Parts: sequence; C-alpha cells; structure tokens
Amino acid sequence: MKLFTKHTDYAIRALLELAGSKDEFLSARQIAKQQRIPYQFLRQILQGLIKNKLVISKEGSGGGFRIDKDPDLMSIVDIIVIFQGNIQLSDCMFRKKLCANRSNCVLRKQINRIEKLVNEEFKSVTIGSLLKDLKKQRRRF
Amino acid sequence: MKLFTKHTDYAIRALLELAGSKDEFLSARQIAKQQRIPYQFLRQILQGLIKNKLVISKEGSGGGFRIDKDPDLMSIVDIIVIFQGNIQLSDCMFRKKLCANRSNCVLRKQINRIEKLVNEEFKSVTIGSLLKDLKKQRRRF
DNA sequence: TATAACTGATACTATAATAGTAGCAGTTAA
DNA sequence: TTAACTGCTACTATTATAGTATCAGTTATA
Repeated sequence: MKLFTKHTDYAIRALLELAGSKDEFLSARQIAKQQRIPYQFLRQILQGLIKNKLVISKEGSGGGFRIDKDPDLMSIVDIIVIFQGNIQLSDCMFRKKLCANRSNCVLRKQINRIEKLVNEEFKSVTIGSLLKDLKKQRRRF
Repeated sequence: MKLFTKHTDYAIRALLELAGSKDEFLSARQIAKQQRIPYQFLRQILQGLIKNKLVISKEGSGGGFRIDKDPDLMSIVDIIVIFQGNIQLSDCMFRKKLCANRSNCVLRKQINRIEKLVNEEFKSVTIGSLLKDLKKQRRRF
C-alpha cells in the first residue's frame, strides 16, 4: 500500500530545492539534476505547481521557477491533493445510496476518524518545516 | 487518493457477516447476497482469508465459511496487509541506495512517523470492535 | 539578429494495479 | 445421483502510474 505517488514525492523535493534558493529562478534542468528526477516528468509536475500557484515561472534563457508562497504555509496535504486528489481512505462517500447495509457504515465511521487524523498530521508537515529539518541535519554533518 | 481497495473493503464486510454468525457456516453465495459483493470476486477474497487463517471452510453441499480467530484480535491492519501489502506511505525503503540526497530523508522521517500512527490506529480497529459498534447501532433503531 | 536555454502545452507509451468474470475439478449432504 | 458447495486458476477490462517526446513560443546574450 502506498500513499505517495512519484508526482507527490518529486513535487516535494522540487519545492524543497526551490525553497532553499528563494529568490533565484532555478531551471527544471537544474532541479532535475540536483534531485535526480526525470526531466520531462519534472516539467509536468512543475506545470501542476504553477496551476496551483505554489510557484511562478520565467520563460526564456535564464528562466526557470521560483517559489511563490510562504513555505511554512505550504503543507504536504496541499501537494498530495494537487496530484492525487483528496485524502479519502475509502470511496464510499461517492456511492452512499449503494451502501445499503449498516456494517459498511460503522466501518466508514472509523475510517473517517483515521482519515481526519492523517489529514491533520500531513497538514502539520510543511515545506518550511522540512527545510528547517534539512538545515539542522546539515549542520550536524 | 485511496487507502482501501475493494478487496479489503469486501473482506471486512464478509468477516463482519461471519463474525455475526459465529458457529454456522455461511456460503459465499449467502455472504455475497447479504453484503452485495460480486460472487466470484468474493470467492477469491475468501480464499485469501483462508490462506491467512482468518476463516476455515467446509466443502460440499451445506458447506461454506466460518470465522477461525477471535474477532477482537482481528484488526483491520491484518486484512489490509493480506490484500494490499504492508502500510508504507512511500516506497523509498526499497531503494535506499538511490536516495542520495538528504531532502528525501527528512521527508521520509516525517512519513515514517505518520505511517506508524496510521498503523496503530488501524490496529485498534478490529472486526470485534466493529461488530460491537454495529450491534449498538441496531439497538438504537 | 541568430541562437541557445528556457517554459507551455499536449500527445504518446509501457507497466502495474484494480476490479472483476468464467469455468473446471473435486467434495458432500440429502 | 445430483445440487450446492469449495479449490484453483486463467482470463479480461479499466484505470492509475510513471514516464517520454515533440512542437511552439520566449528571452538573454554574444
């Protein structure tokens, strides 16, 4: 069972890279090389981040991408939602009418509880907090 | 994003049905009808539950399935693991050597933390506890 | 002003996972 | 003997995942 797709994984790593050099524009090529992300795949992901206004881009030579939101307000949930949709552990909500029997509902109740928990936990992890961890770690080595 | 597949969903519902009539053998046909699960699909799922010793079967006419483990010791995690493998939010563990850079590792640390949390939460939800919820609910209506 | 280094957008492909369906062989109660 | 079962396995359709490839347009700069 996996909760993170490559889209999300790479997006987070790209955002960490961009958050680390806040005011410069980094090209997709540079990020791809640094983070070892397949170049064309990364470009798709960056387009997704642009559409959702987490980064801005500059076209042409010397162009690239720059972060466009406070990294402390950029949570992992936001990124998951962009690439994987809402966190919902079960899809029952979409077919309520088909869920005729109760056994399903007591299960859903529990699932919803855990779902909320996961959401809150992921909300508390932001690009900003990850970057802080990263810097701490670097100081130690 | 989904955490439960149909396999898991149906397996839990089938186990609730079986736990509800502990000492009788219920046929796949009966369970399928009660819980509105596609018959052949359910049979595959029941085979999975047999292999993992959650239920036993009796062949031939009048045969079927019976629960073979204390429902209170049968957690949702057990069932998820059977049909979806271990709960691991990211698959990085399988390619540690490829994860050259640290940004990935700080992310993994957080993911592992949340992973443990999810695991514990799902462990606390058992077929037994769900059945209790179900009976409570029935008394109220 | 040509060109190299970029982004924007979109179409394409390969593989795996998910959600089933179908059918044959063997077992057992009545 | 036969109907109702399970055991086992092969098959299919759809969707998600993880990329690749390419063309059009933009911009710094030599």
